Amino acid sequence: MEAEAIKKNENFLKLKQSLILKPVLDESCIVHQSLTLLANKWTLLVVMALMQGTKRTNELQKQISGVSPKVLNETLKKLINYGLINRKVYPEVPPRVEYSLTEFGISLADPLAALLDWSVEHENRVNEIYKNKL
Amino acid sequence: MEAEAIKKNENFLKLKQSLILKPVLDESCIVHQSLTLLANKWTLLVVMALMQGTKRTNELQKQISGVSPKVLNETLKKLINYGLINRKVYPEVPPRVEYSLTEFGISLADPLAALLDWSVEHENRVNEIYKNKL
DNA sequence: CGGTATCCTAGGCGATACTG
DNA sequence: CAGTATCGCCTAGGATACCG
Repeated sequence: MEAEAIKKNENFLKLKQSLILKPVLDESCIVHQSLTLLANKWTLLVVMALMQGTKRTNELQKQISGVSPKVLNETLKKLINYGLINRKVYPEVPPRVEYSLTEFGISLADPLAALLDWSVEHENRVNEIYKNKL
Repeated sequence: MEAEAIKKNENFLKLKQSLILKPVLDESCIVHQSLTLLANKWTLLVVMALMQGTKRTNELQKQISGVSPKVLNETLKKLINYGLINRKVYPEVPPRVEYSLTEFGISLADPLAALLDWSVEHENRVNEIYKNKL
């Protein structure tokens, strides 16, 4: 689609323009800082999973298969410290803990949606690279 | 801005809807695969730097201060294998090597622009978290 | 069920030194 | 200047076992 292509090019030029103002991408750069905090597979997958709504620990564990309980827990604690998610404990036996996004966490919907779109759009290519473990 | 808030909420709902279709975020999920390949600080910073245009190795080295030459090189090789960047060698002494984005690499402008926007919008908060090394 | 603690390994990453 | 090789640290992250 022509309009789509034009829009993409506009996005590219806009990004290029924004980045021109950032001659250095060192620690003082806010993008650098964001990436330091968030550029992690498990971290982003947990946030994504919670975009669907409130979930229990075990649900997250099952949905994001591949994470060990330990790493999942560390990731959740980190996200709580960041203020991106809430943790709610119900006084029951057996215990019941639910996680949900904060407003701050929900604000990640924009970048995550863009990533999801990109992934779907380039699905074949990404899968090819992934399989070849390049 | 009201319109802005509405748009953000729409993005959230849209993402939520898209994700509902993905009950499992395991290795077979394309988002999982994308994140496995790209969710890395240096990887994304290099791509971002190249959004500004073609650059020499040393330029990247200086601009993304904090990377060691070794890691920078490994990252560049990885990105070449992914087909995201080009490498051009000039037959000169001393050698001159330039890197640039491929079309595929340029397609990352959308998610990266969204991330940049998010970073700038939440700059204070991100910086606060970053400083406290949470 | 949710979380912690302990142990242990693979690999990310820095430092240094060397080739073309 | 660009890249490789070697060494070595150190932490992300898996496995297991144990408390509330």
